[in-house]
Amino acid sequence: MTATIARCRDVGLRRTKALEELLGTLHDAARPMTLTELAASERLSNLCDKATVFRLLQRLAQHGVVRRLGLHERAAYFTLLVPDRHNDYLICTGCGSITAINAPCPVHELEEQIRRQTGYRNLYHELEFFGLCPTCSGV
Amino acid sequence: MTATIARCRDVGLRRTKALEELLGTLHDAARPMTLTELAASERLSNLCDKATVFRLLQRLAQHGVVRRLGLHERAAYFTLLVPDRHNDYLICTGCGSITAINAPCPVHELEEQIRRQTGYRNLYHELEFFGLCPTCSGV
DNA sequence: GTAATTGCAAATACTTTGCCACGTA
DNA sequence: TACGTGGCAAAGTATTTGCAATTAC
Repeated sequence: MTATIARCRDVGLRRTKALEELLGTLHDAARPMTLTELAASERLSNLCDKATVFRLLQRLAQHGVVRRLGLHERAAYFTLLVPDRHNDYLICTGCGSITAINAPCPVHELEEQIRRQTGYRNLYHELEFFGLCPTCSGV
Repeated sequence: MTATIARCRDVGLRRTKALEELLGTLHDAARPMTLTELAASERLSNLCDKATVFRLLQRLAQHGVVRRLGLHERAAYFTLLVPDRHNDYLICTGCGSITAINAPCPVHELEEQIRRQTGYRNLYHELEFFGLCPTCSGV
């Protein structure tokens, strides 16, 4: 968390209340959140405008502090990029719940191979599993 | 292709010109396409309305004939589900080009494990690699 | 004949931008 | 004080729906 704020300073972002609370919210949630969710969250809704959250997320993504994800919903999701924390998810197609997967990620090898064979730079991947959770499939 | 049309018939979809051309377009493209791309494509633009394409894609996705993907853009992507054809992609964050990856997918094992451990049903995954292609990183 | 399908237009959802005021370094 | 930030409101982009007309089965 302090490390994240330090990274923001290092890339030239000003330390504003909105920035701190946005990072704090993402950090505590430990799961991807949408712009709308974030802007409406307890810590941010009375603090700043949705446009501000949008522009903050944009800057943070630009500097690699957060990452923008697809995740199948109409809205984009944002997640904090924490070194050493890997981000694969299990998503219920019924209720939309998102669970982080702890298991060691099996695609690093393939990623290396792609890097070598294609010459792509700044490679990273996104891996999501979709399915019906026990609760939803029980209905 | 004929098999795909047969599947549509089997799930009760009526064989309309729009359906045939939509499937044909997706089949020939062999890559995910957006609703807007599809509706504006040569084979469909003069044949039917965008709303029709939208509703067709919706029904097809419901019946598992196509799959809706995120892929990071604002627009949703749709791809034909062909048995035995696997769908992992390499996407350039610069120009947006999408390449299908042929390599054997390394996550089946993890998928099995998740199925066993979580009780999720109808599990499938989405795997994408993002990076700058040689052309874009050369600029 | 009848229920699924379609077109057109209008509504919605989410994002993105313009412009001027403000606050941090 | 200078430039990055922020608020508010308006515009943009992609999707989604209502309803009457049409068409496949």
